[in-house]
Amino acid sequence: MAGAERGPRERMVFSAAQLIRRDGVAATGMRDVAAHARAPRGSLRHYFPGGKEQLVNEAVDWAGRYAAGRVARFLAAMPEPSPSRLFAAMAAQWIDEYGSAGFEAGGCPVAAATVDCADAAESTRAAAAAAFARWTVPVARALAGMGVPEERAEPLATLMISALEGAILIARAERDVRALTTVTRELAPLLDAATTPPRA
Amino acid sequence: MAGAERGPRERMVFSAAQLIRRDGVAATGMRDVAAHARAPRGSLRHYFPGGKEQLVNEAVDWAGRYAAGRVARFLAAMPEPSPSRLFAAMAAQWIDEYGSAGFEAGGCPVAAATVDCADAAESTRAAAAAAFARWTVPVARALAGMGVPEERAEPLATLMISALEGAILIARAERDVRALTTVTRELAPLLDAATTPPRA
DNA sequence: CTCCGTATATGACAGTCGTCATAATAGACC
DNA sequence: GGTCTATTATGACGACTGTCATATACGGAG
Repeated sequence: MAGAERGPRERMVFSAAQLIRRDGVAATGMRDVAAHARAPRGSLRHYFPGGKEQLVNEAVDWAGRYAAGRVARFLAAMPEPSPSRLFAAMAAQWIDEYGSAGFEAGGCPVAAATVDCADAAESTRAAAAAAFARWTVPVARALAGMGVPEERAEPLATLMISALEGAILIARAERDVRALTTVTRELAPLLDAATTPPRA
Repeated sequence: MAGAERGPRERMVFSAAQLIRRDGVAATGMRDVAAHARAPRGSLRHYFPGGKEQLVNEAVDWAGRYAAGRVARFLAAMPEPSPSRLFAAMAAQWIDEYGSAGFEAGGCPVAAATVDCADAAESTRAAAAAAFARWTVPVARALAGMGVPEERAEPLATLMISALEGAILIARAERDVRALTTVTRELAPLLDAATTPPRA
């Protein structure tokens, strides 16, 4: 999650995502977001007239697009693509970050928004659902491109993202990447076995 | 999650877990907990001198014990146990609740506590890790009892819980149990295939 | 220079939070 | 009855929060 040096508006959305994934939505104040983004506090109302809800939704949106973009980059960088290798790349992003920078940066912003506002702010819930969808589609498409039958591509993508999100959660709680490495290893045979259709 | 009619103290812990899993830790006020538990507000300080942190930790603890107890009950009620059937029972608990009572009750309290305080309150993070551990152990033991090799039992249990937690997250965001049913179906062959040791 | 829309600054507002101090009540035991 | 402890009641405190109203600076167009 490199910080692009764009305008103050984009910086605030980016900072919001970072703070949300670390502290949760409720614990992230708008003043904190402005400070973290080195943006003037007076601009908050100007760029986000919808208030905190709009800011959070845009942060979730950003996270979903970011995740989708990562999938595309993983694919492009993979000489011999396979489902298990794609999942390993997705998990490695978290394993590497936790290993090098520690666990302080937190987990997934979409997960945090879901936990914090799924039953409070309907628009944020919808944003989270959209983010998951935007993340699932490219994964499913990638699987299909690797020889996974069309009707199994999306279910398997959902399984991958579920397992990844859950493992991130456990890893954060344990302050240990064990869950992430375990899930990567245990899921691999199932994922690769799907590339050969049963009818073959 | 039936509400046992015990003393006010237990009721408050139980209510805290319920409110936390719905609104998150930060959005759950102590006044709300007392009101939800029909307990006097003045008792909060008396039973939980450690303040909100202690109350949250006990709620997380309760949730971990509850999850472990459910696993035992699932096993006892299963005529022909198998790993996939155990996972299906665990997922069905959520599918049934979402299907009958809707999504308003929220998700997993342990997940909520992890997302909300993993980087803020060290003791709560430890409580969440302990809860996950207390949940993983009986699952792993159950798998071993079904013929899963000892060294694969715990990794598979971690995979199961990861996939379940992630699917709960996605289901809440989408307000659709699709992720839960999908994960149950897709994970089944992998789980059952583990019951026969490769060396056979 | 004037004008004007974008952008920023600043402070106040009402509300809620966790915490605490204080005091009243209830019930058991001597 | 008196006494002690466990429990409950109540109100206040300071520190936040998101929101908003208002005022200032910038920077091109006329």
